[in-house]
Amino acid sequence: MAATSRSTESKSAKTIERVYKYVQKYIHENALSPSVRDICAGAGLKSTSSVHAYLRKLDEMGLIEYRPGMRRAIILKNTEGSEAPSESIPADVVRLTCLGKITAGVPIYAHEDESESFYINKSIIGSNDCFLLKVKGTSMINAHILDGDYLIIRKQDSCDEGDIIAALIGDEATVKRYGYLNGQPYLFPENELYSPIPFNTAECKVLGKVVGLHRYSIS
Amino acid sequence: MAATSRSTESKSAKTIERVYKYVQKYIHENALSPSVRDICAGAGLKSTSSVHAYLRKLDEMGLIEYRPGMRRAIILKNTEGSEAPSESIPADVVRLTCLGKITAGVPIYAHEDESESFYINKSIIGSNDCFLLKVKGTSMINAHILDGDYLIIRKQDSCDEGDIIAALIGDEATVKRYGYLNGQPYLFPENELYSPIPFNTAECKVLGKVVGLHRYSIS
DNA sequence: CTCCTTTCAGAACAAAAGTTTGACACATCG
DNA sequence: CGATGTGTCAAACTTTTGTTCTGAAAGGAG
Repeated sequence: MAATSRSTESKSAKTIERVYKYVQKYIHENALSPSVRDICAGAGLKSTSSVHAYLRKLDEMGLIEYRPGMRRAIILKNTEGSEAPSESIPADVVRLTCLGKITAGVPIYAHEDESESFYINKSIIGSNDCFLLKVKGTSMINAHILDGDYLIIRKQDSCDEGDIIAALIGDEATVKRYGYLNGQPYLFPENELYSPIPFNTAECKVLGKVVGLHRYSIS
Repeated sequence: MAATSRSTESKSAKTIERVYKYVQKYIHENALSPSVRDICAGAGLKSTSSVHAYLRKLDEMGLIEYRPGMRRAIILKNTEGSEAPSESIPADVVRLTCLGKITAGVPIYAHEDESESFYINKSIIGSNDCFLLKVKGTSMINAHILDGDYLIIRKQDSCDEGDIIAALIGDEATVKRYGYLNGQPYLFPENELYSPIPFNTAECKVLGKVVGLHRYSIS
């Protein structure tokens, strides 16, 4: 009985470490768990039963998770570089930063505030080439775009009739609806208090189309 | 012939995306690849051969790696190298999932849809005990809340006059403005076509206050 | 040297999971 | 209307892989 504890710690320790190392290596390299027979070859053992015993021991030691019956189901339970960190941003989520404020009469500022950035699913906005602008003013109130809203703008050079777009008029940025009046292109505010602005290509430039809106001041 | 390209993209696209999503989800959750039969159950297919075909297609599309014969050997071949998308969610960002649709006359569904969840900064909404509801109907159009908008609701039992809240009337959920009429509490729609609803504590229950709004259908 | 314990090997077994086949439903096209 | 193709399903079939069993080699202890 006294000899039991000594031998289990001494002789097998080497092999068990080799097995563990190999499992680590395999998962690291192949991003999938090795089979028992893989480990046989990799750790220099010729018997599946031996490997089986070691895997069980490693499970008891808490180093791996070895679910009975499941194929290639070893997962490393280490604190280190495991394959599934608690939570990370899915690949289809993109972070947008607010570039500045947009209105009739205010130019775009380079991002003034770190805290004004949001995470948005790519699939929702259809592209990851987007940016954020904060609305100043009420010129689009009839389109239900309010002062303080954040607009998600998908970058594009042109637009269709009826699109709500962000545009540069001279060096001022605004959000308006694009349309035609008497065959001429105009930028229409959605507020009776403002007048349509002729869209002439010399001074005007389409920044992008409004594809989303975030509002955090509800009243 | 002309229709070929369309049909191959349309009908199977839904299912293949469902399969892909499930594989992603499974691997994320369990850190090991699902079996074909797992995917059957998870993606609503009843035949292993269908799944098999989809997996092959996904392999061809370069989205996954599917080695023939190997058990549980699907690995995601994401655009960004491996499993770790370098960037992780900052501590002050919380993920909200859409619980269902809210309107005059429709109960809350608890449908879990991957695509309908957003990441939002805690600091913006002031709390992490929030949830998401999708607006159905136009009863709050004068408050610039439209059909299809996603509302961020901060859970709370009571509210102040003037707050826009999500409330349960009987077993129907709606969003309305809370206020008083002749000393009695009412839920006010913001649309002339609807009438205020008396708020009696026997049938009505405050779910929470609307603190944010996301809109992805701009028109 | 014999007994005992530990460890490994080889084989056999059982179950899980990948693969294939054929059939049916449905739509599209000529 | 029939021909073709696609998507799905059900049921086999095959392979891989986890598990167990028995026995043999190795090394100490008495």
